[in-house]
Amino acid sequence: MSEESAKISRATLSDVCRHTGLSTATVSRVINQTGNVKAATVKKVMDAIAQLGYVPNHAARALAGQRNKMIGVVFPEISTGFWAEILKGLDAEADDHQYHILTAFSHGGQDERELALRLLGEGRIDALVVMNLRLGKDFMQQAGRFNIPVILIDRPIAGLETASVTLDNVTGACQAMTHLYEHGYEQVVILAGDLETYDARQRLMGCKKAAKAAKVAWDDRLVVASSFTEEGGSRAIDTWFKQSVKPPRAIFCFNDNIAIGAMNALEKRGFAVPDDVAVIGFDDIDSARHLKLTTVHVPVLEMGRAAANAAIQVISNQAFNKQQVLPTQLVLRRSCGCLVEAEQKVCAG
Amino acid sequence: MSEESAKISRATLSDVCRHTGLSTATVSRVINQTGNVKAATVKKVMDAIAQLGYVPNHAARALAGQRNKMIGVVFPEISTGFWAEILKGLDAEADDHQYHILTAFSHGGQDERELALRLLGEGRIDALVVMNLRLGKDFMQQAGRFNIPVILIDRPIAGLETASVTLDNVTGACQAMTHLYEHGYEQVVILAGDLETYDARQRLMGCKKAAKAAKVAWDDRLVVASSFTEEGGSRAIDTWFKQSVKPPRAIFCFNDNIAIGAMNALEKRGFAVPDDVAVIGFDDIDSARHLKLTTVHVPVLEMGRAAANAAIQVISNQAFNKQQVLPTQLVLRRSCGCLVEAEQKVCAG
DNA sequence: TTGTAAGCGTTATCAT
DNA sequence: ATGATAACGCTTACAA
Repeated sequence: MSEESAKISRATLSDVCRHTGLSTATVSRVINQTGNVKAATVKKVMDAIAQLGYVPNHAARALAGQRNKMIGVVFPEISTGFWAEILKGLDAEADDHQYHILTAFSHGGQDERELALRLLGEGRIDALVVMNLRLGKDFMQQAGRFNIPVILIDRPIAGLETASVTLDNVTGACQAMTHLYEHGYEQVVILAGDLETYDARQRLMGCKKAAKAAKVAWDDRLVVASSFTEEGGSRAIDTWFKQSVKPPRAIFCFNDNIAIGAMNALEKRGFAVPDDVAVIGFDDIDSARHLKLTTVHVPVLEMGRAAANAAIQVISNQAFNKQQVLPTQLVLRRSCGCLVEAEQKVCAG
Repeated sequence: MSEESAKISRATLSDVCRHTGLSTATVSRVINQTGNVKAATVKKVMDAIAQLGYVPNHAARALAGQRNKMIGVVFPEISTGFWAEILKGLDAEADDHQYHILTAFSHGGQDERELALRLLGEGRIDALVVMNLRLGKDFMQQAGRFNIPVILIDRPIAGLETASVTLDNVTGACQAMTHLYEHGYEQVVILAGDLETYDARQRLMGCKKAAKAAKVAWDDRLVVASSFTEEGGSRAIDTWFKQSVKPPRAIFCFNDNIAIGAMNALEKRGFAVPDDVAVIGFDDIDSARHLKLTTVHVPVLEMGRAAANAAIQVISNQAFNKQQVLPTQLVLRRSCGCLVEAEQKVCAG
């Protein structure tokens, strides 16, 4: 209950001053390496700091200096492994620059717009990274009010010149389709996930591009929408078999979860991957490797790093690539029929 | 380069005062709901706040009020999916109490002791959650200096009465082994991961307990150490085959990665799971489900929630369960030979 | 090269 | 029920 807390109060700047006989200004200069301090003085201060175990108080710094050394990150509730890796990248990059990451997930039923806006208002972050799925132009405008840079991961917002880190969805999809065409499969069924999403639309463009290049006639009936889940994948396959007894010869799924669901459904019906059906996914989640699924690799960690880096650059007024597009890579495994063994090969994009 | 930033400075407390003609004290009272304010005044203030779009400045609050509404989390560099889920739990619980999570991963080559200590010193967190793998008693003592509660995830520290959220490793391992014994396999090989770790040692205790209960003679030679990785698992299998042409009839791995590596190695040698070898893992990562691996489920999200909850309780001086131990569950899938199909069953622990 | 002192935006203790 | 005002620990002109 009531613990006698022996308040060993932390050392403060003035403690260091007292200890060294110097002024706050000088000590502050040493700490922030603002130059114009005698080497001997620096040493004296450093020694005192070490001796007292002094660590600058963050709140005071933020209040006085208007900088938090903190980047906020708002994520929607999405597949675990994916954002975990992004976050890792964000944190790694932030850490390299002595920044911290403040997470804010929109857990079920919460509005991520409100979440983001509150975070911006509290003034505890210097920049905001948003994994933007539902947020639009109006949000960006509201956010602009706070004068805090916002970096978008995943897709830019049409008609707005916002900083963003995105994926080359078009080329990624094109690589996958081209690969299947090169296998000789002319009829490729596309399990396209949610066609309302930016990703799906971009990837579809990539597919069409590939078809054109391969001189394959485009057939809209081969595009099957679903949710971006395993269940979506298996349902899509079920739907297919309502109008055909034979499975498609090749399938390209707009994410790995769909692919996994589809493969399960196919196997349940006695069809083998890749012998009866070739399958390619998108994302390259952990399970893709385990299931030997050929897929389009997404450099998730790098997206995180790039986003944090962009944030830090804006904060410090440095020039940077405002609209960054990261490349994908086709990773060849067993499911497309290329490799019989577990080995994998990377097709540079 | 130089953007003309039209500094729309945020509204402050004094702006609200000016707008209402009230003092900072009164406005503060309204904001913090400290009572003793006329209803009419409250309304006046609320209106002004809404009108000005006022959001309390965090740094100032922290500085003046000594509370950050923030929980720091230090993680070592470990398998992605695992901590992602923990973090999700942490954030969910924190969010429920209007707290935020500040992440700090020890990226390669960084000392998490130092990381944690710095975080504690900066005074920007009200509590620290540590996924503690290498940290010991001395760390806890140093941390104690800062007078900030520390919650340990994953293992308690011997000889110290620290708040911790841990797993019932003993029962978990016991469940798995018992299940294999019930299958009739008397010789169960144990791929035990890194025996220096707390987890491995606890799980080994569980195994011995199961053996005793099943009246199976314990044989230390069946315990094979390795790293907690896929490679560790496949190497362990390779080692086995140096002294035997036949595979073990049953294997219990101390995590899923080891199990996956082991299964791969077995299949490469032409042995089938579960027909030739029964395999059980530990953790229940995503891939375990996909690979139909029977495994001991770890309630990762709940661990995160419990940790954040413990943190918040300590902060607010509420009584709580200091040493929390979460239960595991054996999840039956195909790899142990129980279920031929993809179905899974949960064995309550 | 170093020191002085005025904030930064709150909270909280006194008065009133 | 409300108002002054002193912290909180630091940064940063401006002086010296």
